[in-house]
Amino acid sequence: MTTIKDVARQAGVSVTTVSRALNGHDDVNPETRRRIQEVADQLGYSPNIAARTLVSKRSRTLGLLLSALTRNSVKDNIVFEMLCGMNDRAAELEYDLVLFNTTPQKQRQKSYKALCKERGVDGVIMMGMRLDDPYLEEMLHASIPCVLIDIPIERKKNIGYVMTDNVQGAMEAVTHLIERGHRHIGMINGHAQAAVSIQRLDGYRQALGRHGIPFADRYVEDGGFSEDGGKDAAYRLLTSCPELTAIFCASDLMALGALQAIRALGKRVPEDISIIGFDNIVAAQYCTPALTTVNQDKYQMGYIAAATLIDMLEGRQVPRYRKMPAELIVRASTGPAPVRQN
Amino acid sequence: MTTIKDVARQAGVSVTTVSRALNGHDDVNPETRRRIQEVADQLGYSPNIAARTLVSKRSRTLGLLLSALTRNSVKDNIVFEMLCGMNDRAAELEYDLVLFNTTPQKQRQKSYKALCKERGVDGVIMMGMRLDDPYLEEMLHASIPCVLIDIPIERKKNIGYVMTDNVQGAMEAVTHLIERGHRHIGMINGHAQAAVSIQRLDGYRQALGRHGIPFADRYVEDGGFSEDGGKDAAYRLLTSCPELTAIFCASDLMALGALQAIRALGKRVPEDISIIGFDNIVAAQYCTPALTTVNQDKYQMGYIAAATLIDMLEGRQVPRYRKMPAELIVRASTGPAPVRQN
DNA sequence: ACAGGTATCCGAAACGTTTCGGATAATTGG
DNA sequence: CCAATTATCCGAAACGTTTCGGATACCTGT
Repeated sequence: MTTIKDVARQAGVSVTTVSRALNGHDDVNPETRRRIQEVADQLGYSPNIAARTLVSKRSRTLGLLLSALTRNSVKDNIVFEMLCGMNDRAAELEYDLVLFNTTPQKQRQKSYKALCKERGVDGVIMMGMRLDDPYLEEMLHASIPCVLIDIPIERKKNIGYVMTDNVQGAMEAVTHLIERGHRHIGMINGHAQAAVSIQRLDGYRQALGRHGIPFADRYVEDGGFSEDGGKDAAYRLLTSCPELTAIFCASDLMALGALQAIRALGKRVPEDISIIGFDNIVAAQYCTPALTTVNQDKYQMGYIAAATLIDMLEGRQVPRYRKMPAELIVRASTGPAPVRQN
Repeated sequence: MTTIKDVARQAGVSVTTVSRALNGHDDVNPETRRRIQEVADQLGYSPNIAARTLVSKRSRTLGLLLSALTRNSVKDNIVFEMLCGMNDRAAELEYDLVLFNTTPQKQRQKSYKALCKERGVDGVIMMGMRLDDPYLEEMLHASIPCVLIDIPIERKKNIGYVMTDNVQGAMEAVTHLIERGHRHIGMINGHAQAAVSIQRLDGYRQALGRHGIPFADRYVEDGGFSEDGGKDAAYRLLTSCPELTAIFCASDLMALGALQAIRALGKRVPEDISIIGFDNIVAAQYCTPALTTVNQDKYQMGYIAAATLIDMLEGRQVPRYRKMPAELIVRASTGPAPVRQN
C-alpha cells in the first residue's frame, strides 16, 4: 500500500525524483539516489504496475495464446514443456506471462486486438493454433509483436516464429526405416490445417524419392493428432494396404494409438510392423515397445520463443525466424523389414 | 486505441454514462444503453484494464505461484493438468491467470506481498511448494486471498485449500496389497516437507495397523519425489530388507524409478515384488508392467482451486477446504504375494 | 399547484505512475 | 567577473477508468 508519494515524503524529495532515481535515470545525485533507495527498501515500496502500464504503455507482460491448453492435450507434455521454457526466459528478463483464456465461443465476441489491448500485453506468443484459426488472420493485421510456434509466416516485421525442422526430422525418420530394409512405408499424418503436417509429409515424400520409392497416396491417412485418431488410421492403413511393413506417424500420440491397433490386429511391433513417431513425448520412452521417434527440443523452443519476442520488443536486432534441429531417437519400435514370404 | 471518451463523444453522452451503461448499472435509460453499446461495438471499444485496475483496485486476475514449473516436473503432468482446470474455470468466470516467475534467488529480493501488490492480482493459487518455503509463511501474514494446493492450512479466513484425500488413498493402496497376501510392505515416501508425504505415510500406517501388521521404521525410505530418488530408495529397501514383497510409492514417478531398480536387481514385477504408485500420471498406464496406482483428479483439483478462490473473492459463502476422493486403479504391477520358500 | 419521489444524466476527483519543460544552483571557460 | 554550461531537482499534466455527489426533468398523489 505504500506509494511513490510516501517514499518521496519520507525521503524529502519530489515524486519525480523518486521515479527517476528508482528507474536509473542519470540526472539524480548518487547520494540522493542512495537515500531514496534506502527509504524505498525500508518502506517495502514496489511500484504499481497498473499505474505504470497506464502511462508508459508498456507492461512487461507477454500474452500466451495456447489453444492447446485443454484437457486432451494433457497426454503429450509438449505444451507444458514449452511453457516451462517460456517461463524461464521471461523470468530472466523480468517479464510476466499471462494466459489468455480463449474458448471458441469467446473468440466470436472478442477480437484478437481487443484481447491484447485490454490486457495491455507487449507481445504475444501463439501456439497450438490451426492454420484456419480466426485469431491468426486477425493477428496479421494487428501491430502487436507476435512469435508463432510451428507456424512459419514471414510476411511482417513484427512477427517471428520458431519451429522444428520438420522436413529434416521426417526425412531422418523415414530414411531410418528405408535403411532397415522397409519399402512399403505408410504415414499417419495430423490434419491439413497444421503446418507441421505439411512439412512432415514433405519430408516423408523426399525421403522416399531419394531412394527411388514411389509415393502412394493411399499410404497416408490423417489421424488428427489424437491417440484414437492414430489408432483408426493405423487400422485403415493396415487392412487396406497389407503390404506395409512400417508406419511413420506425425506424432507420438498417434503412434501410441497405432501400437494399439496393431496389437488388436494380432501383429507384433517391430517384428511385423515398425512404428516411428514424432515429438518424443514422455510416454514414448515408457511404452512397450519403447517408441523410436524424432525428438523436438520443446523446452528450448519455448525458451527461444520468449527470448525472440522480448528481443523484438526491446528493439534488439535478432533473427526472427528460428528452425530447431530435430533428432532421431532409435528405440525398440523399429526393426529390420520382415523377409517377404511371397 | 479507442477509449471511453471516443465512445462518449460518438454517442453524445458523458463518459460517466458510458461507463455505467457498459458495466450494467441500472440508472441508465435502456434506449441510451442500447445506443452506447452499439457505438462501442462499432468502434471496437474495450476498456483498458490497467486504468480500471488502478481505480477499482480489482484486476480480475489470479496469480499462480507454481514452484513446480520447472523442467524436471515435466515428466509428471500433474501441474499441467491442474493448470488446465484452473484455466477453464477462470475462463468461465472471466478471470485471467498470470504466472509468477519466481526463482529461488528472486525470492530473496522480492517479498510475496510485493509480488502480489505489484501485479495487482486479486488472489493467488499456490502449488508445488514445500512446507518450508518462505513464501508460505509470508502468505499467512498477507491479506490477499489464497488457495493452496496440497497444503492444508485452516488458520485464516482468506485462505482455502484443495487436496486429495491422501490418507484414504494410501490406505486403499496398502489394503489392496494386504488383501493380495502381502505382509512385508515397504514404502517409498517423498520428503518431510510435503503435506502429502505425511498423509500418505499416515494412510500406510493405518492400513497396516488395521490388519495387525506392525509398522517398521526401516521399511520406509524417502525418494524425494523424483524418478532417480525412487530408484535409489528401492535399491536400499530391497537390499536391506530382502523379505519385502511389495512397495507402496508416494508418487508414480518414484514407482517408475523403483521399477528400474527392481529390474536391475534381477527381480520381476509383480511376480517377485508388487509395486503401487500414487497420482496416476500419464506414463503410469504406458509403462510395463502398467502401474497400479491411486488416481488423483488433477484437473478437477485445479478447477476447484480456481472456483474456490473466485468465490472467495466475490464474497460467496462456500466451503474453503476441499478434500477430493482418491481412487485405486488396479493394473499390472501388483499381484498376489509370492509363496514363502522358507 | 406543490412537495416529494424517481429516472436519467453529468462534472470532477481520484487511482499511482512517468515525463516534459523548465527552474535553481553550482561550475566552468575566457 | 560574467556568460554559458552542467548537475540536480521539481511542478504539473497525462494515461483511461470508476464513482461520489449532485443536477435536471418528469411524475405522482393529494
